[in-house]
Amino acid sequence: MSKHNIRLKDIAKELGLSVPSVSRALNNKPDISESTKKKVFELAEKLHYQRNEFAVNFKNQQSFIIGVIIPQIVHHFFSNVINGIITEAEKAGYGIMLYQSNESYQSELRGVQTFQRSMIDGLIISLSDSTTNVDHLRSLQNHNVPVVMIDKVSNALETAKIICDDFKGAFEATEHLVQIGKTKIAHITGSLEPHTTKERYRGYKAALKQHNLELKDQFIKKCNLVSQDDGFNATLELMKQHDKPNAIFCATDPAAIGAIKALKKLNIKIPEDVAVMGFSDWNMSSVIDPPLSSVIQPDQEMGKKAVQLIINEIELSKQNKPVQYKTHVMETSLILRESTLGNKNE
Amino acid sequence: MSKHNIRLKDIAKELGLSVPSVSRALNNKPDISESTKKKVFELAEKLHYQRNEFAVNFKNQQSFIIGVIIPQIVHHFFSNVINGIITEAEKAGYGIMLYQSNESYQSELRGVQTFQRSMIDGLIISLSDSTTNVDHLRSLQNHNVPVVMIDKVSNALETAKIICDDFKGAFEATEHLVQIGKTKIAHITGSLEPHTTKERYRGYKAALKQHNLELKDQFIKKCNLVSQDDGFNATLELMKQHDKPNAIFCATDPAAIGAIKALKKLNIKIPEDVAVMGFSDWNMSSVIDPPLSSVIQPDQEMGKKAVQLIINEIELSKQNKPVQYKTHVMETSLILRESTLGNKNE
DNA sequence: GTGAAAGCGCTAACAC
DNA sequence: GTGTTAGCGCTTTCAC
Repeated sequence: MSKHNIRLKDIAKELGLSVPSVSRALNNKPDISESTKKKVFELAEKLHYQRNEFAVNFKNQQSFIIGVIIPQIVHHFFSNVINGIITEAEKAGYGIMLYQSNESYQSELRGVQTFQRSMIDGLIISLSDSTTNVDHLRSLQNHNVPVVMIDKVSNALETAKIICDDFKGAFEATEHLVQIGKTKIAHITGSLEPHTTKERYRGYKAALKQHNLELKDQFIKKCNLVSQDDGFNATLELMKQHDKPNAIFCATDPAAIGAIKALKKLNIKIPEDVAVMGFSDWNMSSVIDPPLSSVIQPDQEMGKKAVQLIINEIELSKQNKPVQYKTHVMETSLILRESTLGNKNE
Repeated sequence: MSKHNIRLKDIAKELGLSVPSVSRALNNKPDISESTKKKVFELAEKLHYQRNEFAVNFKNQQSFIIGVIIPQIVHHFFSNVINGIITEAEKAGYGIMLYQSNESYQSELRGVQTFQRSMIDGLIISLSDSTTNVDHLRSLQNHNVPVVMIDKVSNALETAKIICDDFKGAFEATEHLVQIGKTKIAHITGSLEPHTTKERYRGYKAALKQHNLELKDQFIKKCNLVSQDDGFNATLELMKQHDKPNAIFCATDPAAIGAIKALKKLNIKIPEDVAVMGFSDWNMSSVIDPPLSSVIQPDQEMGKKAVQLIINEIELSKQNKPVQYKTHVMETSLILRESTLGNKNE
């Protein structure tokens, strides 16, 4: 109910001290006597003194806030990235401001502007699919706000980048399909705009080549969002063809789930007739019947790494030291379930 | 690369004006001539002037940041709530700081402290299951930071509250099971600690009573987390009994998915032998086979409403006007799928 | 319409 | 060890 928050001045007046002395005491500075320190602490406690962080932030020109822009929160991969970011940031005493671009460049731009207003110390961003211009990020950098890109990155800007090895993940996924005896492997992919989808496509092609399998145009289905509906429709088309695949590697889990639904509708056995492989391991993937094999991305670890990098840059920037930008590639791993292995209990 | 951000002083010096005049011009104050206003705007533009928000926030003692604490981001309901919060906050020019408690009171406490450091203008919180003491929130209120509670609320604190009508949702869900001809309806519930679970249990009981169905102890399964595993095990136990239910209403969707998996393992037909109903409509619920009937909560709307309420309180608080705390109850609705309706195509 | 002066709360630099 | 002075960048009040 204390309408008026108490200030150092109030404590100083009550104890007959000067304001700086009270400040020194509360900040545990060396040049202050133990006795006054004790007095100050006790009174501060009693009055429920709370530092006015507006003043401190203003003085230091630092907010201890990291901005985070991602395309969609309601997305298994990104919620986990955010999870990792928050966990790691808290350890270092930083807070997280969150914004979602909804895959819109305009929205991403507004996010950056909102953040500038809040004077974030650094930005972690996963670009929207529609972002081609990165001037908004360059502007942040010019104002000494470090930027770290994660997952969906751009080469148009020099920053630290964190990606996972989409190429290798896709390669291994495709190779797994070969190893279970599949030779006619289709791929459902996206618009190839984001770097990630393109890399998965590259990995798929490389694995086919490695195992001397022909790359057939009619086995490649490009769709827009790589959503469940896209996967469903693409699979129906694939199975309508004369030359049918006996395995489908999908660039996303939702598409793979659509594929499974389509195959079930057509009464095609999974994985005996057609095996299905996804990418990203959404939590719904273990729920579908049959459970979906997929490629696990180190989502939380990517978030944590991003925080470590950005805090490092913030520190260096404060000291006017130069920063070296690296691209960090994180390893994926396969999670194998019944959509490729079959049910061993039956 | 302008190491040194430019200030009003710089513009003033260059134009031979005083600092306050430049300030007036940039803020479109009335008592400034059009000609100087124009000159100032042009130079500001040219120099890429950006207001130092640290100074402004300090002066106004306002951050335009709303803190949000929720138990878990990686949770369909909460990601959607956050989605609504961010969307609505952006409209009003507010940013969102996010923290997750992981259902831990200690963690929730740290979140509040982190937020105090960042001088949030208001807090939207969904309490952790383990929170019984609300002094940390009361402390915020005492420092003039409005608090709005959402979904998981406490009566120990006077604030605006947003909940959805869990009682009615559960009532209607249970009634739907009656309407499809089920008379022996089991309920899988939680520790009854959070208000929400308790209300769902109440709704279940009320619907049974309304339809003159007996409430049997052996049809009530209490579990800890109401997770998929919990639902799976509880269902196995239910179906092991002599007196078996022919419908199961689960307090959460994950539990319902566990229930479906258990029933399928036992080769029990859904919904002919046992119908299954969930609560919350997770995105995986439409993916499972058979697709799960559930209760839809207006998650995004709840988030938006929370932002409207908190901003209103922030405004009133600035003007030292009193706030009236209300509890807003939002309506749920049923989404009916094959786990209760059966497959009409077969 | 414009400038001079003051102050938001805190801390660093300088005296003594 | 402690007090005095000054300043972070901006806006508001009061002169003229």
